[in-house]
Amino acid sequence: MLLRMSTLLLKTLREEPADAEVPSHRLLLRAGYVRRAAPGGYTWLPLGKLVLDRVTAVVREEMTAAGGQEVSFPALLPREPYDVSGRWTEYGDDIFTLQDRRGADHLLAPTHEEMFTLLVQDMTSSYRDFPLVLFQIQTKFRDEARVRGGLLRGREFLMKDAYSFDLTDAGLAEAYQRMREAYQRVFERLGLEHAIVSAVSGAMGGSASEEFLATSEVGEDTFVACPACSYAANTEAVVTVVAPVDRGTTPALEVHDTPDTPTIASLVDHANARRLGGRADWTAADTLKNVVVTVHHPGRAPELLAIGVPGDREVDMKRLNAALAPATATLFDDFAARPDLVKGYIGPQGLKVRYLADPRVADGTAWLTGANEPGRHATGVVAGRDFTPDGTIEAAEVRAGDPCPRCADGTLTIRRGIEIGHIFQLGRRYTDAFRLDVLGADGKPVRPTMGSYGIGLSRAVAAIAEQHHDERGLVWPRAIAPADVHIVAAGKDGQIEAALTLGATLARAGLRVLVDDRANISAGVKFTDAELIGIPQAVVVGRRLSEGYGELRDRRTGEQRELPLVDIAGVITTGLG
RNA sequence: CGGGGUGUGGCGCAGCUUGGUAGCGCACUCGCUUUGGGAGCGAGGGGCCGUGGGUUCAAAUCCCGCCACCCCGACCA
Repeated sequence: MLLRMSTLLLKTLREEPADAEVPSHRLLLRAGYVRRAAPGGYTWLPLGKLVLDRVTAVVREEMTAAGGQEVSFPALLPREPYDVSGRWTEYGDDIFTLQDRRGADHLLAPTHEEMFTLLVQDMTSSYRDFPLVLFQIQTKFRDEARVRGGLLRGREFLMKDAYSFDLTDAGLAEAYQRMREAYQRVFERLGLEHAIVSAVSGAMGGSASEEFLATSEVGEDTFVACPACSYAANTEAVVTVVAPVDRGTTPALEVHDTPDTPTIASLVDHANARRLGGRADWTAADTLKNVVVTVHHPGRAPELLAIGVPGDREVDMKRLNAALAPATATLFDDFAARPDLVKGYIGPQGLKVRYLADPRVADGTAWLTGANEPGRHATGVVAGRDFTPDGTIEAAEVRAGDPCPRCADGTLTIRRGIEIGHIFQLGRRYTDAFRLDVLGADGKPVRPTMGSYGIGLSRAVAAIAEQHHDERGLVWPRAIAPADVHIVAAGKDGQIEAALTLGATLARAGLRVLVDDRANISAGVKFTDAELIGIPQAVVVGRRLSEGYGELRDRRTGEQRELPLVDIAGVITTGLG
């Protein structure tokens, strides 16, 4: 492959695009890989398309190697299958829907579980047809509430989705594991540093669920990792480690006047100033904060719920919602309607609503908390003695420094990542919905169980750009760079011709070559463009051309050395740099 | 959906407060010079100032609605 910049549809931008905030978005625009074409939609320019195709090729290879067979479904689908699965209404505003000329409802598929299930139902009838892994690489559509970061979150994006069909749970576990390993190889080859975090499977059901997060400070997902062991998890999935309770000294419950202490901070100050309960070392962690939320159960009346967490922690709405799924919660604020709930002074003792407590509120622990009367709090409120929660809930925020749930001595760090892959064991949700049965070896029907495995390909390109750039521009890993080598003709007589000749030689040797053969462009411009575009290696054909020498530059290290042009093909193909 | 910000040639911006018929840098075209780190000089082309309405003799500028984009949050995954 030989690309000539003199004819390539490429325009690098000298200035930062004003609308682009995250590095990948800025650089992909500036270096001429993509252009914004629609809200949440991007055009892939020639260089960008090459990169996207490289990423796609890696994924396709690994999926095929893992036993997957590639198919391709329409993106424009009728409503019926999504009615059967219930997702037409479940997805709600997040899917693009439209009607054809007869008024029949259609959608632009946000993902294709239904169609894969129907295909398998259509084409299989015997246990002999299993196990089966199918995948496709296709544009998905989602009417995102908020697009973000260019390619990071769009309304139209390229995704690889794969589905495994097995007859047994053991088979599903095996398929899942094989796919997990394939994903690790994919992201390894793409040069993406990532964490595999356990996720909550949420309303979709299913047991195992893991997300592959490319570490990046612009990522939308927060996860925790333990430096001491391999533990990594979504904050939603973190299980609180509870210190053993010392049951020796249980204080008596005392009610105190605590005027004007509606917040934890004001309460702690007051408690220390008045030596409540005979101590002056109160901290926020000694208080029990009780937050009232309205829980919205699908198809049922809303329910009031109080959540108890240590006062030094906020309720994390994401963790709360994950714990309540499929129900969702919103903060309750209509205290006028419930005089029994005294805002700022709520305590779990004698509460009239369902009460779920943080695991730290274990039996035998004593708390400073509200007395359910305006301006009054109570000390020595002991769990299991003065109140008994209706259960525990993982809703308190997770903080850096919290103990690791897996290993004894680690403390958690909080990091951010871009979700580039998600694998989970779907189970029989869709095979049940479509009553997909095949004949088993014993002549009885068997219902297959499914796994679902996705990779955001366009998002992966952005993630790679996030992880591989410097202040001068992109620095692509060789495996997915748009070319192997960028030949820069510095500009003087004969240099362009020499650069093209060298390019032809390298292309014949199997290298993918980009030649900057633009005339009347100063060398400085070509050098900065080359650095912006970020091809791993550059060859400068310039002032030592008459001696037969060129200059080999490594984009990543900045290293450069002069060597005879005739040797360059050998040096590059042997993979230096 | 809530909060904040921004919409002026391809890109980055000024002009708006105090209404008077649109400007700068880059990019683009032509000519000459230049040619190893974003070249110089000269001559050009390109904009219903996001959009709809209103006020006014006159609107990029003032008023109202809408739309889009960016950031934060909610949502999604």
